[in-house]
Amino acid sequence: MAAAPNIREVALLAGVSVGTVSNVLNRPELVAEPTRDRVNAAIAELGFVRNDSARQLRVGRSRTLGLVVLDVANPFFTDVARGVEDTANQHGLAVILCNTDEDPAKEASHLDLLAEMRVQGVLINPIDTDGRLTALRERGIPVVLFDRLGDPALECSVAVDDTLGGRLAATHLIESGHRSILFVGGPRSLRQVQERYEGAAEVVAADGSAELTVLPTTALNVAAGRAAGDQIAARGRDTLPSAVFCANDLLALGVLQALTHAGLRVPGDVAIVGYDDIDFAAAAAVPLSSVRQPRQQLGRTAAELLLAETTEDDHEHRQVVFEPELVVRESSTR
Amino acid sequence: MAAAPNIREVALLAGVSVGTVSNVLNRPELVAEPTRDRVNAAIAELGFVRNDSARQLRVGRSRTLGLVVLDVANPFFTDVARGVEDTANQHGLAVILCNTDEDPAKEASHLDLLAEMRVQGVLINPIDTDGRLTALRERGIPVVLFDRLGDPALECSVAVDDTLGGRLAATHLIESGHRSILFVGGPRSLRQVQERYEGAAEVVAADGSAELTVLPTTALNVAAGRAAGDQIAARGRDTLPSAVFCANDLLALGVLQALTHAGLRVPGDVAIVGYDDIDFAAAAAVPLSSVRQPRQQLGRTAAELLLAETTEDDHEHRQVVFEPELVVRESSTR
DNA sequence: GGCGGGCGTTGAACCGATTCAGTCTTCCCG
DNA sequence: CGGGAAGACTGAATCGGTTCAACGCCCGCC
Repeated sequence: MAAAPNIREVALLAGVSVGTVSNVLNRPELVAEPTRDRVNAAIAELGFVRNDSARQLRVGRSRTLGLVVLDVANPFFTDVARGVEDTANQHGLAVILCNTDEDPAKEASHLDLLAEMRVQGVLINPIDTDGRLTALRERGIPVVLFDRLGDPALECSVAVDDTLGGRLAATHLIESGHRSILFVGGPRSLRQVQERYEGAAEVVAADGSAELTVLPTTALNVAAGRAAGDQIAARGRDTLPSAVFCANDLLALGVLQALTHAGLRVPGDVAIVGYDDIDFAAAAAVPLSSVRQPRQQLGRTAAELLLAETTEDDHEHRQVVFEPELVVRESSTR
Repeated sequence: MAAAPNIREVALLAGVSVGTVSNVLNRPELVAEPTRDRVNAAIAELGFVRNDSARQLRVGRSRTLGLVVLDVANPFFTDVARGVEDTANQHGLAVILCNTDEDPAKEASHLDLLAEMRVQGVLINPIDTDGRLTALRERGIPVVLFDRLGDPALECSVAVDDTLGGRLAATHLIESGHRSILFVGGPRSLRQVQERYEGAAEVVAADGSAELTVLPTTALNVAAGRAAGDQIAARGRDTLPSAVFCANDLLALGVLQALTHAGLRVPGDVAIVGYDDIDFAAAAAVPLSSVRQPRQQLGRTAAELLLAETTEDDHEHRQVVFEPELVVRESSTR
């Protein structure tokens, strides 16, 4: 394997100067056609591939963008990542993916690496909002928050209205005749969980005739949902809630599974509404009603805001808030 | 936001030469302690961040690694990606994620970009095996295939023994007393699908008393599974297979849903075995039996092979084949 | 006293693409 | 026929770390 040829060797072979080769690569319209053909032939013959670090060094910025998420294994982030990638690719940018596992130390070290790489910007669902992010901004690297609103003086952000989502779910259940609703979710310290609960609580309070109770969980995964479902099933028929609203679909799937196991019918005995509308919600044995978040859209928009910030000279930070949408399926219809 | 300070300004402030600053950054043990402290203080004061492209240009290789998958939205690839990322991070490398959507043109353009970035190597589940990959190798960029074996003369590869997986599933079903087994999966052009089928067919043929039929699908997702399930349910009780073996869990979830819908009991009327053991398999309303692939392990191993190839001077390409494992759950036990 | 060796530091060359001021042609028009 | 402008191309300076040969210095040893 021969050493990678550089632009000088291409110039030599084509009988032109390096400047011309560079022009062929970057502004081909400036170069006369016969010359351009000769250069392209030389490039093909040598198998020349532009060295991006040299280009970057000269130009000052890279062609990558950092995406920092809590966990790619969560389908929610996966879909966001798809949106980001699609938009980035359209603009010739590559995406560097980082998982933080909700660990501030991992978050910090990833951000340091991204700063060294001079990424065009960072899209992040932050844990430790202020530590490194301020530093990044000071270094001139734009930051866009997603799934959480930031300070509009400092950065752009994209989120979904979780309070509205909670209201949608509760309204649907009340209109379907449910009077005792159980909210399953936690930890409450997560903004999303808290706001979804508050939205539901608001609607229930306004109605007057219904009541909302809470069953806290320690995590937002299927196992925690199963545990919650077991607790619900253990209550005995007369103290069952008539409907359960879960803080996300993973919980809802767990609850569904535990209730079915215990011989309870969904939605006959207990209705269930989840949140996120991940693909598996529709694929559950009893298809789950769920509050849909425009996940890919979230990712695309975040990426677009970032690109806007890098190109506009008089950029004003924006906050985009999407509205969730209720998708009613079998788990909440009688 | 001030322009990013460079190593020269740090040197000036600390009263040393640029060479010394570089040594503090890369081989601190060569620098006397008081000098080192002065330099570190200057770095902190200026908020200096090393410019990785300059470093890369000089050193010749980057600190990133490319991961090219068919679709991040598939939980299988997500878990592989986690494994890759964990290993890469341990070695101070960042991961650039690319989706190909099974489109050779997207694959090619991603590989071109990765080549320009001079990534340390590429991990790929290739569609178009030979086109660009040969070119990459010629440019000296190591390639590791995963979920598919390559030519051991050319590259390392990591895969799971899909024939064995098929044998495990069929053996389990036959031993549970099933005599008419239906294989659901497609397109047959996918190596994985074909081998899983062949493994099952082998066992069935050896047994003699059982029979294996095939219901082809055009894709490996939940919707295709539902369609297949509807077809099966339409057959009428006496011609039902007693067990269904699906080429992956997404199909199995779809089949499960359609059968349940049609009033058939799983596993009472029809048993189901899936493949992959994605997290949602255990969480289905009837927990799915499935053939588990060591997904994170696959990713970690692929990354390790790549690192080995970049560090060892007398590297020999290896092929690692993992053994899948059958996880029996409710969907196939009476 | 002289010599060798180790330690700490220096500073210029280097990596490879981009950019831009400048040169050389050619052609048009008065 | 001369002036001027447009078009095509050149080549050196530049980006910012890294590396390494070379240097100064001090210490210990014969």
